[in-house]
Amino acid sequence: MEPGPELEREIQERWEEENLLEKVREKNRDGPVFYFLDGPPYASGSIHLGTAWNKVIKDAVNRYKLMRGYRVRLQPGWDCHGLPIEVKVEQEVLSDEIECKKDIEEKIGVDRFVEKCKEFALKHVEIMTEQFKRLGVLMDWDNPYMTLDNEYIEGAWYTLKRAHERGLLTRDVRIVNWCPRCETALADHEVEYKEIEDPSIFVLFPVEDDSEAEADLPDNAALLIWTTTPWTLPANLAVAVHPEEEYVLARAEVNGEEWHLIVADKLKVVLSTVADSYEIVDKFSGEELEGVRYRPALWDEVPKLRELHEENDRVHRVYAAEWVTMEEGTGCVHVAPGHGEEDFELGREVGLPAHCPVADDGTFTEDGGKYEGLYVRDANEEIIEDLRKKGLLAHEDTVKHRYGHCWRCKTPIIYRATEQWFLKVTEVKDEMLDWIEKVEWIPEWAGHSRFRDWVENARDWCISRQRYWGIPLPVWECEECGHIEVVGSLDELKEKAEKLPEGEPDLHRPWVDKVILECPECGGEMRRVPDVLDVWVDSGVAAWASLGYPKRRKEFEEWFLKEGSCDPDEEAAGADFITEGHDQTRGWFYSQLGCGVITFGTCPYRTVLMHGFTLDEEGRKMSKSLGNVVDPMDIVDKYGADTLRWYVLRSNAPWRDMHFSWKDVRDTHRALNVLWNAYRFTKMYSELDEFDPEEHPLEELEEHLQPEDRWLLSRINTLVREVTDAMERYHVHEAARALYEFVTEDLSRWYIRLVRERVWLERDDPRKLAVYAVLYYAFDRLVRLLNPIIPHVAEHIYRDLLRGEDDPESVQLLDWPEPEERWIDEDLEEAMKTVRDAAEAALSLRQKAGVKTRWPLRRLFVEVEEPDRLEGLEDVLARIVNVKEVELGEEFEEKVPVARPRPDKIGPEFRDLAGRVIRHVEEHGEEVAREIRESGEYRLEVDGEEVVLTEEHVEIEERLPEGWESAEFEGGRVYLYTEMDEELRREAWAREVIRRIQEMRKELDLDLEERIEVWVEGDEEILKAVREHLDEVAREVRARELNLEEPPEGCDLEREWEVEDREVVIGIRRGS
RNA sequence: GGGCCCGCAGCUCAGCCAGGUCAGAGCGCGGGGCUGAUAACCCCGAGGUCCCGGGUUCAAAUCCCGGCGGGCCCA
Repeated sequence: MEPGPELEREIQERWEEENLLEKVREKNRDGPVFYFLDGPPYASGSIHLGTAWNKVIKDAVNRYKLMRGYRVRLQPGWDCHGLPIEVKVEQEVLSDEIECKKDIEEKIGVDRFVEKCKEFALKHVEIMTEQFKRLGVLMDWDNPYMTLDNEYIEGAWYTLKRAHERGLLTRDVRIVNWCPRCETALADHEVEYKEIEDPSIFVLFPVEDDSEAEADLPDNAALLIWTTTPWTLPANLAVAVHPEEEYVLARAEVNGEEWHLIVADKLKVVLSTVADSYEIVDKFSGEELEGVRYRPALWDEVPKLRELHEENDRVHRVYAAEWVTMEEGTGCVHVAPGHGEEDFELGREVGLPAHCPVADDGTFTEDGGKYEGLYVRDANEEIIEDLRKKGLLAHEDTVKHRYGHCWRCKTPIIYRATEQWFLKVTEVKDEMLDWIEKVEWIPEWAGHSRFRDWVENARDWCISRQRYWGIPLPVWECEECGHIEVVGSLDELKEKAEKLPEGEPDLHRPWVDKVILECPECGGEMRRVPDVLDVWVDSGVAAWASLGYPKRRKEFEEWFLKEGSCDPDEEAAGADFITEGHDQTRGWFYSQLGCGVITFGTCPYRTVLMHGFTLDEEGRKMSKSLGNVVDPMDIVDKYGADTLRWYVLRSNAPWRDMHFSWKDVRDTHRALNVLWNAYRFTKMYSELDEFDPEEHPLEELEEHLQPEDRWLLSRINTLVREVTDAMERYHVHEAARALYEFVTEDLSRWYIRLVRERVWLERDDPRKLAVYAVLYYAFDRLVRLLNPIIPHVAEHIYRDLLRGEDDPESVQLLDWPEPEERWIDEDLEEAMKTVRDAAEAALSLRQKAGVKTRWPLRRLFVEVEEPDRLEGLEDVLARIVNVKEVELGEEFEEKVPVARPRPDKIGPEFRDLAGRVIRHVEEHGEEVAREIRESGEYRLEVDGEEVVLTEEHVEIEERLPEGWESAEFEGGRVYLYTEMDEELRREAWAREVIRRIQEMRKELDLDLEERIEVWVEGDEEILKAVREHLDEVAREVRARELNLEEPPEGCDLEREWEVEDREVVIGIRRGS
């Protein structure tokens, strides 16, 4: 067994069988509430890497809170309604039968269509549930909240009713984003901007009459306008100019005709685009142009324009508007009140109709004249051609710009005046902004910068959709008097209904459409407004609808209002914790806040962790077209869910976009194996020795604890502190990283490396028992800390190694550990850090000197500032570096001072003798230095003359004595004596022989404790060494007999070895 | 045009908020070693104008200003 899919499946089956969820609930039944609210994934596909990351973060937090004793709400959620599913059903399920929206009502029937949508959603809930379970996510999968449940729908209805009561629900004609394929309005947050190419044309509107304007214009004057949507020209009703800007009148030849063009002074460069040459003949302010009447360019093609022109004197005039920009275009802006927000507002001010000759499906109506029946974007070409023929097309080009598209079907949207229902977000905006400050955002800028910016710019929220699969708008309207009733629940509906349709109530269409109410005002029949709600209302009400509110009051009190412990006027109520990707800034974070403020006057969440996107290694979006999509299930199948979990949690801070890397996944899996090996090491030896942690508690063995034992005890407790702190701040990545470091660096690469020799001691040696006790203690803490991150492996280790008879079945049922302060020894941790650095430096010296680690060396000196700090750790160094003796000190005193001549001083002073003096000093450097140090001078005789050298003639360096090497490390310097004497060499030979016998044992796959007989024959030196260390060799290789002679016939394995150019033959026979 | 995030080794990132140890880790690459928990591990080496330019300061990857580049969101 090893960490991976197989192990995980087995563990997951146990969780199911033993009903872990129920036990977890039972344990925390009386704990404080922690209302985790699952942002409902959309039930239309399978999970992708981002969804997996999202759920893993949630699961880590929940598992942590559970271990801390909280009563965590573990309800998963599913977003089941809306256009995305309708589109999928249209395109995948019923593609043969549906070509356009009309077919749904006329050919399929709304009931069947809705049924298919429901089936589709439920099927995907099932698929995705299995995938989440496979990730080890601990949630109440059998009792999710689904936006399609009646009770849930009632939650949304309740909100609409509250909005109505507060005057925040309104019906209005406005310009909305309209998807001509889905034939419905879209909210701003359902519009995606993508770059596309569109025509860019300059068009002449000939001036007809200037009598109402101050400006005096010649007969052939024309307004020059610019547009990228030629299809809106059949709806042109006005031209806007900026009142304070200056406009010029330019005589120019366009298409071979002379015109006097009107454009803004700042934008007159366009004249050189539309005309070969021009001459400015007059100037006006925008204000002076106001009132000019013109003929729209499509005068002949669109009779409706002529009709409007004649019956309404306000139509086709120039108006002043502050929003006219001098950034692009001509400064004369084509205004179509039926197709643009600003156009619409201007039209409303000056009395123009919101004329819109475009039908729901994006084709021109009868009012579109010769373009009737053409799809708007297809009409562009024909319109341009018509303009060209008439000589009114001044210039034609194309432009690349960002344009809105339907978030689901990717069709370019159009702006269109329609009657829709709105939530008046603008009226509660200030309240929403206040709440942003009271919520805890992780990272901070997620709320206070990014989200604030979005809310500040929010417009009223268009919530009506002209579709089928969604929460029906709970608005009934009297056919007689127009009275409006908003229904807040099924009970209220039953109460008010004249007659309910047959069958079990299903609040979806078409059942609900058949409910007719009696008008309380006039007694007339009231029918439901046929729209459904924007799906973002669905998820926006999750914090109470998922609790069954308003139907079920108790849950609401308990979770949402915290049984009175939360003052919803002062602090946010509702969910204690939510976490979603940054795309939800304008999505769920927003819709929840809006709905919460409208319904309860509170923000329905308290802490938000905003996470990033999963991108590929190059930082590009994962997309099918790029072929760089990574399926989380592939990772799970290959390396297991724990690998995926640990990887996503440690790879980067959650709020940053993740650049996915298979390499790092493999790396994480390796770390998991290291953990596994550490556990197996512990298990293997402690079981071999029948160690029972209950029999040998740490306390009893305290006096036998070695420095490394105390160090690990300190480290594990420090780790508890660090991980707890990180989890409390929801910085899950810090926890995951700290654990990773501990497992690989501290536990495996240092502690176990150090205690390996000790586990070969005699069975009852307390120093050995101490190792086991420490490892059990550490694992006991470690598995709890690991449980939120890698629950499967943590569980396995717990059950297999740690769990006693009376202990709970699962690590999830244990309490989160508290740091045991008495074990924490920061000085020791610091000291060990220095020791590790020193060891590293010493090992590197060995390598430079070409002395294998296996060969023992005599002495190591560690020079550090406060050697006392390291007292007691000499032995650790001795074992790791393999030296007989370790000394600590502030200074290595065996350094030898060596004098080196300074020719610049000696030369001038001793002249002819200088050469010989210098040579003498070079040759007798040590002696010279010693004398100068001791007596201040050094005397020598050259050519019979006495020469006196003092400090100034030489430079004194410290040189290492023969055989010593040194290296610096962080915090000090190590000195290693690298010469081997005969005794050491014989020991080294013995080690070499041991090592080879061990390799042969391994090859024979012998049992750890199995005894053998050994024969060694060959090089004299080696045999001598073995003879000298006979007992040790025999013990280490578990030899009953060790014979220094030719291996006899019938050995199980015989091999000739070459050890540093010396030959040796080794034979092994298994003992019985 | 506005808001936010990011920009450090071939790759993925840490350090930046609370300036001051040589600018760090892992992976990858080249070389060497260790090994009865090891499909592990250890050591060494190569590899960086910390995006650019100003400023503040005794001292800037870190703080401030201005650019450039990438991403997300909005207009």
